[in-house]
Amino acid sequence: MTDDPDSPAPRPAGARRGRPPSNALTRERILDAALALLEREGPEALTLRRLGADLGSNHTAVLRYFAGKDDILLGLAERLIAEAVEGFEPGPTWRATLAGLARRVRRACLAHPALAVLVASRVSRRDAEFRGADLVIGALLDAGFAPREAARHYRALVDVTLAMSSFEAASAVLDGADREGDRMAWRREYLAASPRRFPHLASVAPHLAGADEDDQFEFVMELLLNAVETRLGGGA
Amino acid sequence: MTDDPDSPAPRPAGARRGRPPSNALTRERILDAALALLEREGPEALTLRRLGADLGSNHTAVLRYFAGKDDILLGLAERLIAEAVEGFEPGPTWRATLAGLARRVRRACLAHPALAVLVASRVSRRDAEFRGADLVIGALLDAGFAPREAARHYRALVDVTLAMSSFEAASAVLDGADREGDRMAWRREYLAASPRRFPHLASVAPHLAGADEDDQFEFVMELLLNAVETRLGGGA
DNA sequence: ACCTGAACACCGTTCAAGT
DNA sequence: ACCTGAACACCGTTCAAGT
Repeated sequence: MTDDPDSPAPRPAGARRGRPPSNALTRERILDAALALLEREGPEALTLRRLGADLGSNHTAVLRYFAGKDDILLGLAERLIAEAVEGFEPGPTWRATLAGLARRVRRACLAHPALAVLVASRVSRRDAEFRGADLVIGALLDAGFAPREAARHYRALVDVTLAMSSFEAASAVLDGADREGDRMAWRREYLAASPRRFPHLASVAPHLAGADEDDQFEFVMELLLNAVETRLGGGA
Repeated sequence: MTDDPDSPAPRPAGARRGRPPSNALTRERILDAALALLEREGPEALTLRRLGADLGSNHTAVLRYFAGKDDILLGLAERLIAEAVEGFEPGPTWRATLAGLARRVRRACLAHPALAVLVASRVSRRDAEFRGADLVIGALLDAGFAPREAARHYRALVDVTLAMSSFEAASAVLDGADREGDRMAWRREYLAASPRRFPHLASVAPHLAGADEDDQFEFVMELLLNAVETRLGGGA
């Protein structure tokens, strides 16, 4: 991809042979460095100054390629959704397609939690997102929904998937950085909640610690897709 | 509540009559000011310096009452969940209870989007949260679920409700501040997506702009609670 | 054409000093 | 006991100046 023959990238005049000057900035190189920085040190490490240092440039140089820090974030958002969608093929049933895509979105968010937490609510409205939308809506139309119902279900599924994935990413980032064992603290304190004041809570507390995040996500998707299937049969 | 007779709040010695020195800092007064600041100017306006100015104090004075900015956020998080839960009474059916509480959580988040966006993933693990958990779990046990299933369903409902509410809050904040008409831009660009490349998307695009956020939330909750009800009947 | 360096107007947190 | 003020180590963005 980078050596696409009709790539418009201007080849610096000084690079006659040997490796090109490694400090040549491009949008792609800047996004690579930003992603690496996020991965290494978490969401608040992404600053223009740190980024400039990693790139071997002045911290203001990247502003020639992006309108500002926010613009970098938008570029990263498109990468995240692209990672979730690219290469995905519809499954044998509409249900497999929907569940599969939801899992891919979640996996991409958990693979880059520091990124997901920064950009999950920033829809990119670009290519990768449209491809994902087209896949989901195609599966719903395939299942038999009329356009209006397909649109409603699409938004329900996408909202729940994205919201839950970014929510999980947020606590993954917290666990890693600020909070010591947030997840464990959560379990401990729920177990310690006063049984007199919160009797229902106390009676199921041991089970709250049980299921892990993967199971919970699968469970929510199962509930949702069951409901969708029921609506399909019941003359929705 | 504030004039609880056995309140441990130290009454400043100098306050003999007339109004007490209005600059006396307390945790409550600091949280009030922080909330007002968030409401007025959005999430990034909450800085210790701005807060100090609003309180008529040096910006470092609040650090005598909170361990740091993060500690203030945690205090605000507890207020948010308290607002959602306080005064809530279980409905006539378990389903009404669950839907009602979900709506209250969402409404609190949308009433304070700048706050919700900062703290939604920071569970407070304190009183108000336990009360909410107890209500939801109580409704599920009431419905007939065994403890283990009640715990699974509780987490599914709470995760979806919180995640969607904070997700919506995030875009409400964006709409208000950074992005011009983000919601409208979304509709416009989805309508403009290439029908050749994204045929399914194009065929339902007019309907995507239709349903508003309130309807979508109700729809998701309906799907979820339908699925829960089905599990109950089907020998889950 | 591309990058640098200084400057500007901000941050959160620490800590010695005031009253 | 409570607060201030200066200092420290950071931010993002602008803009004139260099090469």
